[in-house]
Amino acid sequence: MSTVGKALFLLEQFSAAEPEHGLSELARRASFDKATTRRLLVSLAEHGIVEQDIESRRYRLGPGLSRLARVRESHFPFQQVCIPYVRELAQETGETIHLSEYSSGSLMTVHVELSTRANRVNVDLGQILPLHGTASGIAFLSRARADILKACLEGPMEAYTPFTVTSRTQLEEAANQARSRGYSRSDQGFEEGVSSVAAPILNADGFAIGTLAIASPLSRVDTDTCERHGQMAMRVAADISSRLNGEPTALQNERAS
Amino acid sequence: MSTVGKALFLLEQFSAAEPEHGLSELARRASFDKATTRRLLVSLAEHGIVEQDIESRRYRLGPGLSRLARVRESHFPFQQVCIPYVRELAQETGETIHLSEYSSGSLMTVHVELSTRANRVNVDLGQILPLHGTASGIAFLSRARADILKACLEGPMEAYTPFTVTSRTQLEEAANQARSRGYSRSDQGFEEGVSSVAAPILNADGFAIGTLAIASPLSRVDTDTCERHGQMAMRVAADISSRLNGEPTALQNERAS
DNA sequence: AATTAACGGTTCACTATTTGAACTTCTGTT
DNA sequence: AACAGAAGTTCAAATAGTGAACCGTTAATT
Repeated sequence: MSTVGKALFLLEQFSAAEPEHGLSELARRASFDKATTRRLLVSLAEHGIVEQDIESRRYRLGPGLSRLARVRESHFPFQQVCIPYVRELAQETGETIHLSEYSSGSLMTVHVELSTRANRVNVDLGQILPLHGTASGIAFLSRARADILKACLEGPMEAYTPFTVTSRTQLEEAANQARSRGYSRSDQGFEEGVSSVAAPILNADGFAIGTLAIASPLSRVDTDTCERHGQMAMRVAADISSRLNGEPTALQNERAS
Repeated sequence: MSTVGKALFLLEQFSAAEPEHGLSELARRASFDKATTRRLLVSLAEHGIVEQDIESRRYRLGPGLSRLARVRESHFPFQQVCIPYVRELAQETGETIHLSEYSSGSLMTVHVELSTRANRVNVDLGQILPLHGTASGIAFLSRARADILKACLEGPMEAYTPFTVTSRTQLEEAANQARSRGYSRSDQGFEEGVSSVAAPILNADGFAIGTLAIASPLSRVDTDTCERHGQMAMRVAADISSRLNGEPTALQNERAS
């Protein structure tokens, strides 16, 4: 692993659930030497990527990240555009909604609106979703660039549950189905007891760049709900795509692959 | 410079004005070898910190940053809390407002609301503000931890304009004045023709963690406007501090140093 | 009050990663 | 078709990274 990779791996140890870590703890988690860990943290801190609490001496993510994220958003306002739609969909459905963005081989959850119901699906912000094992992944593949699709179909497919799609033909089939009806569905492919539908968010060229997913406890869904949620996800994802690509308004703007 | 430092230096080449760069261009800008630059970019891309446009092959900041920034904000909602107040202040004053957060020795601009007037001050998102040379810096120092203040007073003070405060006594004096009246003022200390007032945003322990500043063209300010703006910045910064520190509502919650 | 354990942080000989000149495509321009 | 500049690759040389052992503090435990 490169030194930079190690530094970034350290960053990934911070999550909404565990936003602060001590030096030794972090070193243990990452299996790096304490001296190494510290040197990396110091470098990161010099650029505001992490910061150290002056009194507890624990480390946390720094303001430089907010700054960089804003630079990105000002150029490519993915979240800015998506979040209001995500909220609206959360309201309408009462279910957990999550928004993902494609990044180096998988989908990264960049926003979550949790259902307010007691029995709900929890999705972690920052969760990495495999392309083959989630409704989001399949929705993405249904409109992915040929090279990404190929790489995924030819790559290994880990089984997260007994229900995970792990064969190339099954996955192709699922992606084709999602492409023709406009949304994907996956029951318990990644987590048992969870049923999800998802629709792809498209770039101006018609390829997927992210997904919008509705995740419900399996106990709450039937064929009807599922179809209804699928339609809703599709409609909202299409609205988002339009907004992102210069408002040619409403419906999917291209049928081109 | 450490390898990690180099990678992060590359990230800093991206700005709202220049959000994408080609490999050679980036290597030239940073004065790194092309091979080095590429290896660093590949490492960054593996973690979604940058991404490469598939067709133009240019690099830009990646979704991993949005994710990490959100993790930070979910733990420490600095921007989330501040931005509405910043907007409101921008409306009320009609001037450019900027929000900064302290990070490793200086202030980092994390949000900007530009004045809508034709003659306005432009502040770049991500701009690094020196503690000794800006209204924000002085406001920060007025409530800074003793060690930070000491380091600043004893460190070198670059003169950005003929008006920059560069002596220890002048700076101490400016910080004391800001402390007693609640806001700082600096005319042309960083950029000629710009007059700013700023107030510190405090942590629960009463120390500054950031600042809120109003920047106006010198031609538009007089003693009255300045005092009025100063009071406004102070009031809003105090409101923000209260919100951040668990709503003991209104006014500065501590007089303790 | 003394003892222990765990923490953050530092050092320096050893070693593995990083570096960069030179190379090969590839792409768009004259 | 020749050229210019871009992206990306290679490998010997050199630099930057590593980690065991260290110190000083703090916070439990006896």
